[in-house]
Amino acid sequence: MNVKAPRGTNDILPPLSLQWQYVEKVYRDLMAVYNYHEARTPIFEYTELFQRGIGDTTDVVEKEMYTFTDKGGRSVTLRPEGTASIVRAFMENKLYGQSLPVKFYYIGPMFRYERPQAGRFRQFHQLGVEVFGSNDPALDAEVIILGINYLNKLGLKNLQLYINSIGCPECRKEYFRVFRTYLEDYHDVLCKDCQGRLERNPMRILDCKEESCSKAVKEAPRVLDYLCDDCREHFEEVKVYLNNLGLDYIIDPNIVRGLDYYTNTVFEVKYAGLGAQDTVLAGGRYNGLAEELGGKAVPGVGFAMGMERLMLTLEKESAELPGEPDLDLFIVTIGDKAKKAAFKYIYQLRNKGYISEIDYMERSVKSQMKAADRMNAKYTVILVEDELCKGKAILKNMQNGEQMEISLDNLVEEIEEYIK
RNA sequence: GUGGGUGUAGCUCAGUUGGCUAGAGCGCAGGAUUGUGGCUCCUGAGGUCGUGGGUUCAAGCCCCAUCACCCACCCCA
Repeated sequence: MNVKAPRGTNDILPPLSLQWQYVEKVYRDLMAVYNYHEARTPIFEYTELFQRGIGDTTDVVEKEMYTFTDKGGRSVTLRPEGTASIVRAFMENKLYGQSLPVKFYYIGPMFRYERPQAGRFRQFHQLGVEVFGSNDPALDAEVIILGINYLNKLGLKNLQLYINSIGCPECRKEYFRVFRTYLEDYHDVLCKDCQGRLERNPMRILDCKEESCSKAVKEAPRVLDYLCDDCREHFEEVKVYLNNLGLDYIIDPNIVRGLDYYTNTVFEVKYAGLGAQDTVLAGGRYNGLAEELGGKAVPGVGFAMGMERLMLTLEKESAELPGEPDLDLFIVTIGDKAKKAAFKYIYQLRNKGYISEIDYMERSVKSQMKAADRMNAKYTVILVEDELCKGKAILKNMQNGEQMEISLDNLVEEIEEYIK
């Protein structure tokens, strides 16, 4: 075996896959309660969608996309995130004509060409939501509480919510002017990346980890202090709704998010102890994205969370997760005729919903019992070829070791009686 | 893309200054119990020592390269 899974990809196998299914089910169930419904969009899109949506100057677009040319000569890209596609789908299907807001959720794989590390992979999975058509701060708060509500449902407690507002393009104009003026004195101190950002994307200097940059920025003016009246009011309202629910949060003026489409509210939910990649859930409002993609101006807000990080967090918290369920029963057979009969009975039992197994390895009785035990079978049925003619089989309770004779004629019914 | 660490059986890991047929525990298979699990005991299967070069009489061990994984940077979920 010399072919391995590509770097940064993972096989999700049992029992892990059962945990994934559980986590997804809790998600879907909660979404239904909040009246969010699933949107399934293509896993690849025309490259242009992400270039325009996420932003040409972002790291994701500049160096992390899986982009290739298809046989028709079109440039397509494996989606690096979910929002752009869903906005595209919303516009393309003219859903703005519906009663608003429209609430979606999604689950699926995303792709980014990066060096893997703890909590980060090249193919990873996100659970997300997107709400379109309203600028109501109540929706910002709803999306936040929905995310936290979900994480709590999974048993996570030690979470910290960080929020900020980065305003709209209007108030950012004034802010950028002040910010750039402030940074003029520090120009030479900034790292190369940030010197470039000064022109193209000044806000991202705020969350640069380079020591000289974070020093330079320490006393810098903050977006929060330059919000226009509407944006300030909007952020205040979001906070009112959060306070209303008694939700704890930290206002962190330095979270600005790495994707260009965010406006107003941005937030992150972190879990300490995950390592460097400690953001489990993140999102914000993106009122300009639809228009940026060439559609009408439709406001939106949403979040995304990383499945792999979520699973890491659940592990750290020792959250209760389901494993493979115990067997209801295992049919042990002695002899070929018994095996044939068992094959029929197990079909009937499975039809009734009992989780059941028989031996496929030509094992001895002892080994079949062992196998049954390994699978935590609650009962075993022992079918002996020589005794089929007597019309009897043995039913054994694996918990207390008791066994009894049951008749073959209505074997399934008799078993049902005892199993209940 | 950059830096550091690791790579020996299915899993977790030993392997002494390079020296004979590469080990343990767990797991798996069979048996002790000629038709019955969990405990115990016995036996067995299973290894290109990540891969490719090199040094050497001799390499799991030393050197180089490469790949993968882990961790961190950048960035992000």
